[in-house]
Amino acid sequence: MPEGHTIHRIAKDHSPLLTGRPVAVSSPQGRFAADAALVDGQTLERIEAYGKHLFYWWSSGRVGHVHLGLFGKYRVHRGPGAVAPQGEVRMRLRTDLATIDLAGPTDCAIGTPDDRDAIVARLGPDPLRRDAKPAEALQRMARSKQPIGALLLDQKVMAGVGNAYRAEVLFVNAIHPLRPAADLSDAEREAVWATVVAMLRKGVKDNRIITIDRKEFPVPKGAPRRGDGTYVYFRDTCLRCGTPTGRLTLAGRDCYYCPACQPG
DNA sequence: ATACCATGAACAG
DNA sequence: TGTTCCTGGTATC
Repeated sequence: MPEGHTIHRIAKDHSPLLTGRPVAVSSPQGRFAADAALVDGQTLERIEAYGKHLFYWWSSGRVGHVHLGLFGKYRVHRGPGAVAPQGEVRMRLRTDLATIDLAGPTDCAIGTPDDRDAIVARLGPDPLRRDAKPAEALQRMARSKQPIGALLLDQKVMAGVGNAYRAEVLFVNAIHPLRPAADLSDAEREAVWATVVAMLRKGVKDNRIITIDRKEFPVPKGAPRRGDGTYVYFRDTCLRCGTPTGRLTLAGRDCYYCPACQPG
């Protein structure tokens, strides 16, 4: 389940298996079949991650776009062998090194560089990219009367934060989600950006969302379940102080917070 | 077998 | 603000 860290991690992990070689592109499920034919057999030059979006740069100049949404998921089968598709496989990418299947995306289409640019133009800076300009995000926050908890999910403010990171970023900065973004101090807004950068980077590294300080609260061995790596997100009580977490619907989703640690 | 839920976002009104 | 779409895992009968 994908916030920006997942997307960047996918680009990193899939690139060595797919780029620089011809790729058989198909759609076992069928809904991507016509688009698949447009690039089938071409060489994939690059996979680009931007916020929660993936762009596939094909040798013909076409650009594929994938957005996982809430449900989208990749399955990687290493090796040259044929693999039977499991479930609803919208897009299949196969090389001599691997077969990669995509199921459940919100968007999956072949377009042009202009289409790609139009999508990127709707996005704020991506904290995971070297070319990110934090000033744009800080400025949008400083000018908005919207609650900071709503703004953090707005991809044109910054691209890549989702529901889990929004809750955790506000928690570690002791900011109540309902505080209007414009009312935060400059230092607070800068701290929010810095925290987002650090958390997303760590998410890419860990390949999962772990925002808690391991020294203070060791993460249980094995794959943690959702909520095991967080202070307030998906938790009934605040990990730090034990107070029952609050939930506010902000930008249409439940925003978890600690009423004690994040004073209004 | 069925219901419900999820780290998302576009669209209608 | 509410509805819709995408899929599959887990919970509940």
